[in-house]
Amino acid sequence: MRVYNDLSRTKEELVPQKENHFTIYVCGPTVYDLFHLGNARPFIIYDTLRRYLLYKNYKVTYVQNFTDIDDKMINRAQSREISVKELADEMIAEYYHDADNLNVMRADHHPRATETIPEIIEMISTLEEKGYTYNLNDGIYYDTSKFEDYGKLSKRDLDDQEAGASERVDLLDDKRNLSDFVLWKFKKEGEPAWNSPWGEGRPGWHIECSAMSKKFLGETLDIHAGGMDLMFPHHENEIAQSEAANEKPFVNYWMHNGFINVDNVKMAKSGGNFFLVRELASEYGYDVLRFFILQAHYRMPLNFEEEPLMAATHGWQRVLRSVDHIDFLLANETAQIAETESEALIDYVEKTKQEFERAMDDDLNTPDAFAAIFNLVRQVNTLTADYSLSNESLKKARAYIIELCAVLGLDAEKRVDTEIPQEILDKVKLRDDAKAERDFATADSIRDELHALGYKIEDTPQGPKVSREVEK
RNA sequence: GGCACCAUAGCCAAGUGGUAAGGCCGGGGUCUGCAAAACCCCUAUUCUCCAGUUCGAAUCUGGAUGGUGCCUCCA
Repeated sequence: MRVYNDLSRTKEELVPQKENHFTIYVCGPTVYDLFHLGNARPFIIYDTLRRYLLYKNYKVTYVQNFTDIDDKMINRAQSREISVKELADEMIAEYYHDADNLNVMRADHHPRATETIPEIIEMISTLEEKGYTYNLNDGIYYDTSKFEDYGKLSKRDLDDQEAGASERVDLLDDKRNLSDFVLWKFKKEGEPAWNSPWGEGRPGWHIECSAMSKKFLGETLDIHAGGMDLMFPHHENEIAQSEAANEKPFVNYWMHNGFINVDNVKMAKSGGNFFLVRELASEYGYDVLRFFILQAHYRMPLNFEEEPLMAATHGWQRVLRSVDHIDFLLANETAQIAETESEALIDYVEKTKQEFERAMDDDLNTPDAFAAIFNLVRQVNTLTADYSLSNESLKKARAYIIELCAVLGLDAEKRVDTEIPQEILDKVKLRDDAKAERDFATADSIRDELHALGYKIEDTPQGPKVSREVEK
């Protein structure tokens, strides 16, 4: 598998340090509010990467943190008149609600910043001993000029930045360099604080990821991922901290996903142009949101719009219907199996698998992976329209559609309701009898009646097929 | 000012040297008592524009135009 590594700005062969075992760290949410669709993109993308590596029989140790202490947390907690801890507990539960429904697997570890304070302090101490820090009135700072490779990820040159930003030198405050950042913030009145060698305070944003990733995954990670906006300064600073402290490469592969835009502008809480996953899910459903996100390549910008979401809704239904159709065929015996076509389908399944893997191997090309699945779906539909296929071939096609969708985190087996109530079946029978007597007026009125109850009847060569109307 | 990124049909979106995947919408048809679903056909001689390299470019090079992101919290 090849993956675009932002460190080299090229696609590279993805090779783990340990045989068959990947360590992945993904920057998680700051838990002060429900997350929006833009936040959801990395959760879904890297969950898909994880699922694909598992599919390829790798072991994966996956860590995604919760940032549960920062200015936004403190401000929100104060305005809601609850503690920061209470806010975090509540929002973490809400995170799981949405993430679980998006079928994002839980990480092996979901560390919280506030539960990693000793490790954070230890790392800052190490940096202090090695001379990378200095003190200001409000906290302990990292001196980025001491770290030779600073800017290697985001390809920024410190001097150019400062020269160009001359109009904004006020941002420098008392810092030695514009890019210096705080490791430990001294306590202000009314803020949560922890004891440390430098007095009461709380960790800066960047240090928590360095400490948490080291705690659970060691000093060198295989993959570290997050949104594009984290590349600078967040990830650059993590590199500076971790490599200065550990004297080892921090990350082998850096992956960053593009944004979800609204009217071509980045969706962001601060921009006010955001759509919460919770709200969108009630309209479109979680599966459709996941499908929508994976239908674009993860590094490309993805515009959030009504029409493409409807396209995603209908596209996903197409897959579900095909599986449903196979189930219907399997449940109804047919004579005269078409052997040639059955074998053709089995061959096509193999071909699909290869195309799917080729797409995924190429930097997680999920749009192409969907194309492979859709081609198989059409093949199933085409062949079954004209021929009776063997159960073996149908089962194989079914199994692969479901397996490949599952790699993408989509459950193609999900049914609103597989059990059709007897009273509904009775009405279907009545309609069928009416049809047999060519009493179409009665038949149609029963069909309307069932429709009103949320059931749909489709006449097929194998008899009437009843199902629940597809819901959102 | 610096550093990145993007530009493909009505919409969304793959494709990074060999003659434009896939999904949605729309039109026509097959099937059906009628539907529904499904299938078939049609829907970009062309990839923002202009030069160049090449037997050959959406794909490489140079330039232009338009748009975005990061440099401050940010997925």
